[in-house]
Amino acid sequence: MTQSALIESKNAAGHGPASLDSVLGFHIRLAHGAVYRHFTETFAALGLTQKQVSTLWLVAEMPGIAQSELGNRLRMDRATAMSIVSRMQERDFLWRERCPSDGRKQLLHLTDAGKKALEEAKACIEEHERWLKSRFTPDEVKKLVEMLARIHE
Amino acid sequence: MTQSALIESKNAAGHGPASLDSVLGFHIRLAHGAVYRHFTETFAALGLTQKQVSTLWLVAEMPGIAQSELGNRLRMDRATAMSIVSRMQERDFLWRERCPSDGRKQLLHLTDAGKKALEEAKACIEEHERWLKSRFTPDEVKKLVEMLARIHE
DNA sequence: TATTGTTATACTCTATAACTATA
DNA sequence: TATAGTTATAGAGTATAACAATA
Repeated sequence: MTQSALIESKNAAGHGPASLDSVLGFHIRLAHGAVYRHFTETFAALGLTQKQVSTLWLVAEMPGIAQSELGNRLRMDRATAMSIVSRMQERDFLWRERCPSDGRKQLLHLTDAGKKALEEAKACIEEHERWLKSRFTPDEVKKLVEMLARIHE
Repeated sequence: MTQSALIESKNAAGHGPASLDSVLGFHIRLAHGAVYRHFTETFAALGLTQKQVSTLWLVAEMPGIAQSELGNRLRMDRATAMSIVSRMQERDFLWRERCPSDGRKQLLHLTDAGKKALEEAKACIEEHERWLKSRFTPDEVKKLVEMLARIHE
């Protein structure tokens, strides 16, 4: 794709993006796809997905987090969070504890196997992040993270 | 020393990602999810997905593009491109032309209905892009697009 | 009534594999 | 052999709806 195609311009009708290449959402989708594919390759041996690693990581950072709160923080609805937590439970990576003070909630904890899997995953994440960040300066990484956070927060 | 012990010491020394929040790939995934959800809401009435709109748009920009080239440009493998093109053909938004000079290729063209659907979609894209870009200055948008392109190109 | 978890269901995207036709 | 398309299949993520238990 040429640089000139990236220049903001208007279409024949005088409004709207002239070219697909000027659509910000288009680039976010393509960048996500590239990251997703590299992640999948890096994690093929471990058999974990992005969402699953994020889930293990967040539960490790916040032991006893409720399933609903996990969903909120990872931007998943209840059904999606349920699906992922159940799969991690099936593999004995985490367990659910009935909340004593609020019977509706399920508090999540990593098992020893889950902690071990997460440590292995973090090593893969490091490699994956090196690949991803290699094209940016440290300042650019900081700026990029800050701008992406403005989108999802 | 075990593998996980090595990782723990690296993290303690500050080399690995300390928290999920510092992982660039994590923010790309969340930002993509937020954009995806807003896109889906905006396009609920039209019944078109991101990939489908991208497909119609690219075929409009490059009439007679081969299905394989479409897949390359939108970062889809052959099977995925096939699936999306077939659905757009079912809805009479585009048609396939057997390439006269290379019998293996299928050249893609929009129908009148496809052109009409794309024009409606572009109006929705405009609204969607306004929502997305509203949190950035024009310079930031330019920088963000340029950085995202470095990831997917 | 509102929240949380659960189950069932459906659709899209993505990928792999195997097959056919053409170059 | 290599490329392009096709078909079948499978898994992951996303979402909605309906239901039960609890607050």
